[in-house]
Amino acid sequence: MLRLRQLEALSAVITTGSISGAAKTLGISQPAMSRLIADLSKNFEFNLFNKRDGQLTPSQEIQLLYPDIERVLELMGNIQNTSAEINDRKAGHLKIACLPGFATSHLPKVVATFLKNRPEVTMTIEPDRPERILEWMAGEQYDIGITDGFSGHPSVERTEIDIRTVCVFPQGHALGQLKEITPTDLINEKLIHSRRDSVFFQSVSQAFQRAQIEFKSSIEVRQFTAACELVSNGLGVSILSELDASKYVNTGLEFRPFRPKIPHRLALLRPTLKRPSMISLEFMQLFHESLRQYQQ
Amino acid sequence: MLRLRQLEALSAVITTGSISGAAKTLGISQPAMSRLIADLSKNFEFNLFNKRDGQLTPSQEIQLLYPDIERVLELMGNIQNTSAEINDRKAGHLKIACLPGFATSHLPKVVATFLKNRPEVTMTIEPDRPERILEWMAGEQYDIGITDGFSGHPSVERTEIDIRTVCVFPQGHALGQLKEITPTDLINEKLIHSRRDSVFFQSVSQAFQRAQIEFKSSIEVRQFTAACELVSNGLGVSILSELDASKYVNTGLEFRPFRPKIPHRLALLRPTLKRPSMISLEFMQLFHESLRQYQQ
DNA sequence: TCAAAATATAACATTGTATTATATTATTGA
DNA sequence: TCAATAATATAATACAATGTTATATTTTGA
Repeated sequence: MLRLRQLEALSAVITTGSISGAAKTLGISQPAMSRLIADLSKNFEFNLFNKRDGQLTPSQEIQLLYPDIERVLELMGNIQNTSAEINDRKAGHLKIACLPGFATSHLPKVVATFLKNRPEVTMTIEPDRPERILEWMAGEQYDIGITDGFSGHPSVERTEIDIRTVCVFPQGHALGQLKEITPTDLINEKLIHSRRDSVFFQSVSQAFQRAQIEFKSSIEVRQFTAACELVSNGLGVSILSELDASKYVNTGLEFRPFRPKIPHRLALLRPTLKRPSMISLEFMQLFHESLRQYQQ
Repeated sequence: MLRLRQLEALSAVITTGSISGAAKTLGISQPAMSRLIADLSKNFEFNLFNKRDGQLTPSQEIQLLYPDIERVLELMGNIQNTSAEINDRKAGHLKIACLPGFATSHLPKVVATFLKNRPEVTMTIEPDRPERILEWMAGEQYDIGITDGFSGHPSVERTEIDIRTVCVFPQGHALGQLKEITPTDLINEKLIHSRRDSVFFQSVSQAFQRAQIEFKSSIEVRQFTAACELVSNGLGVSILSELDASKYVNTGLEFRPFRPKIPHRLALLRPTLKRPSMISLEFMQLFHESLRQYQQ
C-alpha cells in the first residue's frame, strides 16, 4: 500500500538530491529516510533514482509520477491550513436569508465588519418574503434567517429582538416640536403603513383604537424604504422601527419615539436540527450586538 | 498530524452515511472505523457530521474541505494506477533522437506497433543531424538515438545493425536483368550518392576502386529520399541500404543486391550512465527486430 | 417501551515510523 | 592508489497507527 509518508520522503529526496539531506529537511534521522525510500521502492517496482556524480536524480518513471505526487502533498497542506482557518473562524461559508429591507440597509454594514477579520469566509445573502425565509430555514437551506413577525416553527429556533418604534415625518413638520409622539398627536395626519396583515400593523392599529383615534390609512406599502420615501415627499407620516428610520435620517426626515411603546419584533432564526457552525454563531452574535443601540 | 487513512474513512462515511456502512466499504471492522473518525474529529477540532434521521451528513466545515479531500484520494489512486502501468510497461515517456530519414519512413511503423499495446505511453521524436544526435545522447537529453556512421563516444552505448546494401534504378532499366549488381555493371551509369565524408560513401567508393571502375558522381544528396526521387526520375542510379530502398518500391523503382557486400551500419544509441527505463529497453528490442529482415 | 441496530470503548496484535548504534559503500583529495 | 570522509544501508528496538474481537452504550423505529 502506497503511503503518504513515502511520498513526502520521495519529494524531499528529489528536492535535496540526497537521502541524508532529505532526512534533514523532514527532521528525521537518515536511517528512517533510507527505509521510507526503500519501502517506496519496493512499492513502485521500478527504480526511483539515478546516481550521477553523487547526486540522486529522479528516474524517468518518477518524473512521470512527480506532478501528481506534488499535487497530493500540496492538497494535504491545503486541507490542514483550511481546517486551521476554520478553527480560527477565518474560513467557512455562511448562507443568510433575510427580508429585502435588511439586505440593502443594515446587513451590509454588519457583513463588512464580520468579513474584515475573516478574509477566507464567503457568504450567500438571499433576500425574500418572510414565508419563503421560513420555508428555507425549516428545509435547512440556510444557516441564518432574519425576519419579523415570526410566530414559531418546530424545526426553527429563534432569537427575538425588540426594536424601538418611532414616528417619522418630513423635516420641518410641526411634530418636530414634540419629544414623543402618541396617536393623539397624529389625529390629523395621513398614515403610510406596512401590510394590514402584519403583526406590527395590528399592534399599531390597536394603540390607535385604545386612544380612540381614527387610524387614517393613506398608503399601504410593503417595505419601509418605500414608506420613508413617501414620507420625505410629504405624503404623510409613518410609524416604524427606529432601525429602519435611522437609515433615512439626513434625507429630509425626522423621527421621534412613538408612545405607547410598541416593539417592532425581529426574529433571528436558525435550523434547530442542524448543528450551527462556529462562524454562524459568531455572526448571529455580532448581528445581535449591532442592533443593541436600537433595542427596546 | 492529518493522516490519509482518516480521509479515506471520512470519504467512506460521507458516501455511505453511517460508520458501520463505511467500515463495510473499506473492509474493516466498525470499531476501527469509529476510531479513525474519532481521531480525525480530534484533528479537525470542529464537528464533522450532523445526525439527521439516522443518517450522518457532513457538516458545513467538512463540505468546505470535501472537494480537496476527494481530489487527494483520487490522485493517490492515480499514482498507484500509473505505477502499476509503468510496471506493465503500459505507461511512460520515451524520447528518441534520430536521423530525419527514420522519422519519416521506418520509425513511424515501429512506433505505431509499440504504442498499440501501450496506450499510456507517450513519445518525443526529434529528427536531426548525426552530430546533434550524438550531442543529445551524451547529454542524456534523449533515451534512444538512431543514427549511422557512429564512431563511438565514452558516455554513449551503441548497438550496431548492418543493413544489406542494394543498387536502385528506374523501373524497366537494363540492370533489372541482373540478379546482383557489381561496380562493373555500373560502368556507364551516373551515380547519385550520399555525402562524400560519410563512412558509407567511402566504403562504396573503395569497392569501385578495387574493381578499377571509375565512380561517376552525378549528384550528392543528404537524404536517401532525395536520392530515390532522383533515381525514379531517371537521373541516375544509387547505392543505398535495402531498408531505405524498400520504402520506394512501387514508386517507379527497382533494386538488386549490390556486391561486394558492403554493410550500411546503423547505430542504436543510449546514454551509458542513465539507467534505461523498461519501456526504452523494450522499444530498442522491438526496433532491432523490425530491422531483422533487412539485416546482413 | 423495548428489541434491534448503530456506535463507542476496552484490551490487545500487528505494522508503520521513528530512534540509536553500527556496518557498508562511494567520493574525494593527498 | 589509498586512506579519510561522507553517504547510505542494516540491526535492534521503542512507540504510535491501525487493525482485531469482545462488550458496553446509545439511537432508532415498530
